[in-house]
Amino acid sequence: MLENKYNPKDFEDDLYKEWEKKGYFKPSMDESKESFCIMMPPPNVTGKLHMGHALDDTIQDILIRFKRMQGYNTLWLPGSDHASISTEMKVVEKLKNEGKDKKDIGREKFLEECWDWTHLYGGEIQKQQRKLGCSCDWDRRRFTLDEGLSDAVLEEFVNLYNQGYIYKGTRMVNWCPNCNTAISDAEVEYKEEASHLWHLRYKIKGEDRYVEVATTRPETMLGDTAVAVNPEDDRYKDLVGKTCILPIVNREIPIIADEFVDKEFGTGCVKITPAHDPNDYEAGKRNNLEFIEVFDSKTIMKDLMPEVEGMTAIKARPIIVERLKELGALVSIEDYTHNVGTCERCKTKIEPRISEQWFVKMKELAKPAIEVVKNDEIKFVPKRYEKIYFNWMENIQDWCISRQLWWGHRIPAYYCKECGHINVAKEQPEKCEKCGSNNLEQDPDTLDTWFSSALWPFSTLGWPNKDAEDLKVFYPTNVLVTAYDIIFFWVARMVFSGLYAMKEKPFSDILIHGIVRDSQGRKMSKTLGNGVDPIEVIDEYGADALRFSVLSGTTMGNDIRYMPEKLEQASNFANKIWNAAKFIINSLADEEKVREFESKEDKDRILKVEDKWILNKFNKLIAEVTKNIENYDLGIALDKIYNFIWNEFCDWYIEMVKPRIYSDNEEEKVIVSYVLNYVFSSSLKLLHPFMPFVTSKIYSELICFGTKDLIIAKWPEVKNEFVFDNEEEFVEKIKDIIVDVRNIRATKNIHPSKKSKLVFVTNKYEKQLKEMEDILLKLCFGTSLEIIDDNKDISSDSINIIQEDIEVYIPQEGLIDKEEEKKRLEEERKRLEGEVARCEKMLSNPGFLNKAPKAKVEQEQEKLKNYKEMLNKVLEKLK
RNA sequence: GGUCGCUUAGCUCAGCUGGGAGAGCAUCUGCCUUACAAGCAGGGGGUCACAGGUUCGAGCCCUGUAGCGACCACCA
Repeated sequence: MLENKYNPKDFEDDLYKEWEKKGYFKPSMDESKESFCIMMPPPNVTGKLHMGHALDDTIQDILIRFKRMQGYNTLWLPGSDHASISTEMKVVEKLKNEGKDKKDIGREKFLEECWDWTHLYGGEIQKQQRKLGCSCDWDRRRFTLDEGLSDAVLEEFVNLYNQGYIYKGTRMVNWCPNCNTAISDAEVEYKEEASHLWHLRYKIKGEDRYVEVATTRPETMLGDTAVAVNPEDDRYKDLVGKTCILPIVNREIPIIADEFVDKEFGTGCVKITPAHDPNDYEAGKRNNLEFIEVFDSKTIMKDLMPEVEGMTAIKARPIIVERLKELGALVSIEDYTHNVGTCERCKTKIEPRISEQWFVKMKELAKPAIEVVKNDEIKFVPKRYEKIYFNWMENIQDWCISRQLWWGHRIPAYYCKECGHINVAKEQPEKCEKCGSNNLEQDPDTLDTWFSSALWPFSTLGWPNKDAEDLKVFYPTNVLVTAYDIIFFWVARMVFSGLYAMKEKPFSDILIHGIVRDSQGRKMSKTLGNGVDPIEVIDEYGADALRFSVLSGTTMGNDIRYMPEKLEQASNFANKIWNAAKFIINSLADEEKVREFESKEDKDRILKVEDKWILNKFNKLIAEVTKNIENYDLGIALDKIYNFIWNEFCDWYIEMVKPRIYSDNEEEKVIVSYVLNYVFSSSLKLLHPFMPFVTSKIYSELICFGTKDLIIAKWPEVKNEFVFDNEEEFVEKIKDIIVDVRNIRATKNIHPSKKSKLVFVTNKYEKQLKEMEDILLKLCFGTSLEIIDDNKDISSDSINIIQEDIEVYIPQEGLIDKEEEKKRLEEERKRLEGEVARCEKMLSNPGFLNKAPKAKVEQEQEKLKNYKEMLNKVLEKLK
């Protein structure tokens, strides 16, 4: 039984438990069925569900539920990510609060702390995903640091290394002084910063001249090892080869020529600090310059200038500037805005820093990854996002994968303390493969978290065990669903990792959605405090409403604005369905007889015109919605279902069949019950992927022709026995007439209780009109219905409604103002004249007649004919 | 500097391969009609940013302009 009121809290949690208990989230593993698999992007293990997850998970759940109902062997595999940097930072913070330090407690103890933290705060998000209704197979859930996935990481690393794709090298990398580790290029966010440009001058040795340079970081001048000019720059040609004196430290540095210098910028002279700037680093290497570090990995100043030694670079800056000023080396300070790189995790300014790290050689790996998208083996939806992908892949730099962290997969490289050889193997070798020494020490660093998530589509299925059943059945997976902000971090890396390790693409489609913004269009963020907690929304409106609200009226790939009004709309809709269900259940006829009817073969003879109308419309809905979902047009699909249920089924069909339901005709009740039940329960099937809870709850109360569990019910298919285009056309006409009647009565302020006789004039639809007598009486506020084939004897004291092939007269017996009625007809005349003119204009255009498709021309001719007929009738009335 | 997106009703947004502008909310009018007042019925409201072009026909295709937004690159 359904409660009187719709209250999602009453049943959502229980329904979810039931689904899970019955094992409906698990793949059937039925070999005769095609498989369909989605890998859930693993959220941070200690993370909380935010609106972005809610959107991402909802989309995936819709696709999975849709395919499950279509009979596919469906797997949606969930899991979580160890999130090395952010977890490590939180644990470090926790230790700090306890007065402890990671180095003091040591690696082993620290990792214990991390696991404790993970177990304490982990798993929360899974509970939240359950509340949202995610139908993923929890028994297959994976964690990027679990045994299997760690094995996959080692396998991949060793393979890449052995084939020369991974190397260790000294490079300038992005260094986060706060996280105290190297990070990859993708993890650097550039932000505009208002700062200054300091103009300095260095005296040329042995001359009374200076070179002027500009810098945004004056403190780095202590580490300058050259000044560079463009070789083509005539102004400075004579300086090249000379040296100048670096102030403060009084070091003699060369003036060199290098192509990278832009003659137009500033003075055309650049100070070169090879240890602290990527461009200068390259220039330094090209020109064999010295690399002098000004400060260390935590930006603590070294001993180049005693007064600032031990300070942070930023504190040292004013002191150095002051000194330069004293020495006459400061020319000017100019306001200047420039972009500074910050750490994507902690927002600290990153420092370019020379250090020894592990890299993945990318150029060659990227090639096939570009190819599979170019040749459409992998499709981006919407397609425009492939440009972002190409742009990145085609300009890819080697990927720095080592992190100076402990929480993560430790790099499987073992250094021989005797001969220095690097042994790379999945397990620590007994002895050095080169010299045989057993004095080996493992690299202390761990791998970038994204290295393990890049393997997600196959590591979760059992790889590197190539015989794992899941791997055989589900790889390659079908669709990857994610927001556009993660294309580089994850999507791109999964593609080349999959192609490398599996020799096959990881998925066929990449479905990219936007991000959820707040009601003012701002990005939701912790610092702004404008985030919306999906769980609070679910508590207030239910999971179905939340799911509806993030998809209704949206386009895939565009950002979505969080609108609380949509939640109202959604819960009103759920309530509407609820009430419709109550009505249908209360009016159901004997179940056996309804079942009997379902198997009848001459339904065409028995069904009434309005039944055929809704059945035909529903057939079309099935076809459209199915296609929309297959094309990932989820917003369109949802809105079509919404409109059908509310505006066609509830507002029209239910109203139309009430006379039959309230009659004593048992046979009619059975027919109506059948149609109500078939159309409504099948509509619930279409809606189920979007709003799984309320649809399931209601569905099981209806007469079910298959399972009572909607989640595994068969997806509706178009039924040929329900194709009734003519009936649909007719009923649409009747609906127009009814709207006209209501409109006229509303404008004339006629109370619903005031009813009148109805006279229909037609020589085409007598039979159908007769069939709809009760409906017409009810919806047109009639006392009696007369159907005649000519309008000669109609009293002039009537409201006239003129439709194609049908006229309606509503005698008003002195109740209406004749002048007003005339005015109304005049307006109708104007409208029709406009229509006729429009058609005629079109049809008198030779270009249109010659070049437009025939069907279009015929369509317009038909319209013109009808409008003319209607217009003539109106003109007749106005005589 | 490069790339991409957006600009449609008061607000938030849909609008499929070009063929008579749509929804939700808001607003106005009338209804407690036995599923639903979280509702029913009816109405008002738009030079589809601007300027050109292609076409018989443009919200949709092309070019350009403006405003907003995002991403990539980065010159001290």
